[in-house]
Amino acid sequence: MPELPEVESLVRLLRPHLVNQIIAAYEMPKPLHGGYQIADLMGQRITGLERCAKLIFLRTPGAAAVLHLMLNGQLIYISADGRTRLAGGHPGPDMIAELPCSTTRLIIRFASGSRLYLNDSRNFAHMELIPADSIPDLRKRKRYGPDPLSPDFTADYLQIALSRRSRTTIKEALLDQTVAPGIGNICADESLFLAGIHPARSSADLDDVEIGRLVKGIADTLEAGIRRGGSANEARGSVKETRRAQQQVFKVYARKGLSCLRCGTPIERIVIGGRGTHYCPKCQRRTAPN
DNA sequence: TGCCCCCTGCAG
DNA sequence: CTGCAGGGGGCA
Repeated sequence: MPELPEVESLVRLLRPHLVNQIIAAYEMPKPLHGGYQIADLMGQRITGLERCAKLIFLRTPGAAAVLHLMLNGQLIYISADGRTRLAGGHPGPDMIAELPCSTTRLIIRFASGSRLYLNDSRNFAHMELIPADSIPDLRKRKRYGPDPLSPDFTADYLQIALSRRSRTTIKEALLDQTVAPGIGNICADESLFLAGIHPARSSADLDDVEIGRLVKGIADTLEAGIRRGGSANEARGSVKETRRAQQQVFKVYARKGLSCLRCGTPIERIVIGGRGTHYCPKCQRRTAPN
């Protein structure tokens, strides 16, 4: 579930606490795809924590655990004295629960006495262990485009990437990690709203002005999300509470039927590429400008 | 490119 | 009961 802002926030939050910790033991109370591989990291010192698209790299001198939280994954760090508790990922009741809880799939214990919990109610999250020097190969295999937070994610780049996706909608193109790695369903909807572009528009039909606005919309959406420490990350209660918080924070996502903050028109929800898609029918027109 | 699947929980 | 959930891979 977490998108770029959540994963980035989580990595920044945990990095200073995890780096230099020695991995001492682990438990898997429930299955985690690839989780057993963590056995190979026993005794290893963590040298880095990085984000790549929506992936998290937990690095040791020789290897990297590559973790994807998918839709429902969470990471929670608890210090040895139990007084520091840092959480990120999917907002939900299990994020604030006593740990381990019913969704806990992996516990990593460090020599210091602190520990890291991975919760995932749906068993979609997965982990793989790769040699440290094969990270470039992984990036190549995934064919990720330039990170949207990097200076390489320019209008010129996006123009070319979108022109390659001529037969798809702009919404689907944004969800394509080879085009915009890290962008997810919320960021896509929010960015398109800021840019005033209808999500069902053909990706190759956008003109230069629209692509410029889209690049700006993506940057603004990501920046706002990271500044917040992860979109709507403050909502960790019931589905209903989370939804309410999302409606406070987002412009269109989760706001079906509510008034557009710019023009007052009710926000609509359609399905594109199998994903719920939210937009303002007045501010985001279906047809090209000319 | 579109569909289906992976899995669980919650709300209408 | 059905639909829905901030993801992604495999399939024809």
